[in-house]
Amino acid sequence: MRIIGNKWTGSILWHLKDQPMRFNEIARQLAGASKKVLAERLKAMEENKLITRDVISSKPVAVQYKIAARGLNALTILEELKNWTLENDL
Amino acid sequence: MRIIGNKWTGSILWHLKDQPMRFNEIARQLAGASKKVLAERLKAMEENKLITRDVISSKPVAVQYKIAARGLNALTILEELKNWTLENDL
DNA sequence: CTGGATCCCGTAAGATACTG
DNA sequence: CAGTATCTTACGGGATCCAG
Repeated sequence: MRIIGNKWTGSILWHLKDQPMRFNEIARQLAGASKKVLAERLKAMEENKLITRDVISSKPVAVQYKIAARGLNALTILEELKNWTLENDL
Repeated sequence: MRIIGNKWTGSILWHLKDQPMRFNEIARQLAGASKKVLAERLKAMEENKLITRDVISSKPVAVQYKIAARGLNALTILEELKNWTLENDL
């Protein structure tokens, strides 16, 4: 729960699942999450090796976030959790 | 996460998995959790239908907590989560 | 014995503004 | 563009005392 139980973590993984994305790109998808929270989560997720962070250009700064192997199977677990809630309550 | 992401919820399910237990019996197993927290969790878990609560005697009051169907498959998910953490980190 | 009532605290998370 | 800084709020959880 320390690793995947935080708010937005699942959504971030979901958006990164098919293609890598840049910071503001993710921010746009996650309307409702402030940049502060997003930066916080991304940092933690990188530390937990759920995603990787690559600076792909400076001037202007561009950073790319990509889902990692651990992030992919974490997502699998989260999907089961989602299915469970759908089957049971709301 | 609202339903199974709380602290102790998993442990409680684990202890109830094989046999029903009484309040203080659970309390003894969960050294570290105060009675307030335990009561809080049990109540929430009953509302979420993860467990059932039965008063089996008055004078002295005795209450039995039993795992419910939803609790059992929730436990399945939690085990997968645990396996995932074991495979990945610590 | 099974809880309920309070009080306290740490941390997640939101809002907003600012920066290299 | 990709964050940082600062402030504030909400809530889970712990400790302790009380009650039917």
